[in-house]
Amino acid sequence: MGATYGQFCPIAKAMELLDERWTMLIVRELLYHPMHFNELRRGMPRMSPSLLSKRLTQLERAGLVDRHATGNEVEYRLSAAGAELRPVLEGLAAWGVRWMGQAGQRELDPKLMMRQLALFVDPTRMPDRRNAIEFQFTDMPAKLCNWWLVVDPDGADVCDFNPGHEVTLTVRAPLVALVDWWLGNRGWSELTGSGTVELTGPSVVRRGFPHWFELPAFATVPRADVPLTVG
Amino acid sequence: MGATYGQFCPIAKAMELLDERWTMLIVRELLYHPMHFNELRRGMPRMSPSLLSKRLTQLERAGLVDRHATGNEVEYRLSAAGAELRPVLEGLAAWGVRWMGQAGQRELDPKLMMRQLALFVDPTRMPDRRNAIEFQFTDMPAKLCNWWLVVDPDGADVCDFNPGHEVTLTVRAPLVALVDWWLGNRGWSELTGSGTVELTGPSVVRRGFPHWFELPAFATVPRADVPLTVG
DNA sequence: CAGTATCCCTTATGATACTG
DNA sequence: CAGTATCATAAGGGATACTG
Repeated sequence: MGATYGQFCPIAKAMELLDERWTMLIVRELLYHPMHFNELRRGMPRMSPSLLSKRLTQLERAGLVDRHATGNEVEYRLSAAGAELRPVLEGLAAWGVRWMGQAGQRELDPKLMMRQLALFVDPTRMPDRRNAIEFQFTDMPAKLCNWWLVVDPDGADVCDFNPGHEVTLTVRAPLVALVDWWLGNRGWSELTGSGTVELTGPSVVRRGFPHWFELPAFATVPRADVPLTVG
Repeated sequence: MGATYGQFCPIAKAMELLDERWTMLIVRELLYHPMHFNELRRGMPRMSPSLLSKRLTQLERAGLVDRHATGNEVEYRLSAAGAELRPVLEGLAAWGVRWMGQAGQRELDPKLMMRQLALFVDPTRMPDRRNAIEFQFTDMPAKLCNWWLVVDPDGADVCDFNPGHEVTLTVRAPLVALVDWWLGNRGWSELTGSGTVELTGPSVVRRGFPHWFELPAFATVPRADVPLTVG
């Protein structure tokens, strides 16, 4: 735990636990589903492994996170206390999406975007048992342009190389547009209608794409008329 | 603003602003009502004035706080964006009171307790136009034992010396019991019934006391069966 | 009332490499 | 996969005194 505030106020007590850097993001990840160490790292690529390890120890000691070892694998889950932070995190997400404006250029990380798609894709809504979707991000440097999302009934994987499967659909767009769609800043039909997003594939598949994903709940939160300007 | 996370996730964006030490407590204070610099200091006695000044500047730049100068007085208010953090703070308070267990001995600050009483007392519910309530905290060192809450229609003041007004009611109790009542950990009738809290004054006044205050909303949140153990 | 000015010092954190 | 080990720097923050 971090430093104390010396106040009996429950907000102060809660923040003693939660206001350390990265802590809320770890909770966010584990609200998606239980995860292994390296899966958590993928969700927070800018966090060093030693710091992640330290935070997980702190959160386990505090009782927010349970560590389940099976063999030499370790799975991290939220405890009951941790899981009850969900409404707080949802409130924060709604506030953030409403007031924190457009995603800044600097936050655009294609790997994180692809990871969200993989986390929230629903295989049962897709046309085939095994689907490969190719993404071409037109606003990224060459090395970060091409990605593939491979989905089968057991889950989804992300590759930055052609996995060799037949491609069900190709999505060509600036990453910034895809992120804006994901966050709910812009609608899908607006993006395809204007040509910002180009889809290549059978028309049934093209029309189906935006419905394959469980969009985050905050996507429908109304935006502030005058969002905060990013520092 | 603190360091960035480099993620477009709205929780990450929100926490870049909000996860710095003391920030949420400042928002909490300003959710009570607009305040001057020194009034904020009273709500966060362990924060140095330079740090408070720095945080206020950050929050103003971020657009969460508005600074209103009149003459040489400065009032801090929440902006619309700041005010919309209320549900988040309420969620945090509910979570904190539910999971963070009893107030630790170290968090017991009589001055902060008296300040809460002054902030949330409702003069219209009290018997006289001017009321003085004396508090005797039996578990505090001599210097911190005796306090007076003086309430008139314009507001309430706290003294650590006898203000000279006629005393309407005397409350004699361990501070820890009063805090527990305030947080909703223990009921008032339980505390008076067991003799933990002793009231001296006319019976009408004694019975009225617990209703003079607007108890915090989180006081009614059910507690966890097994709260987290404080680090 | 509303802050500044210093000063010191711990600690937090990022980066990187390595292990079983 | 699941972490440790090491290191150096920067920043954060507490305490205190002082100003207009």
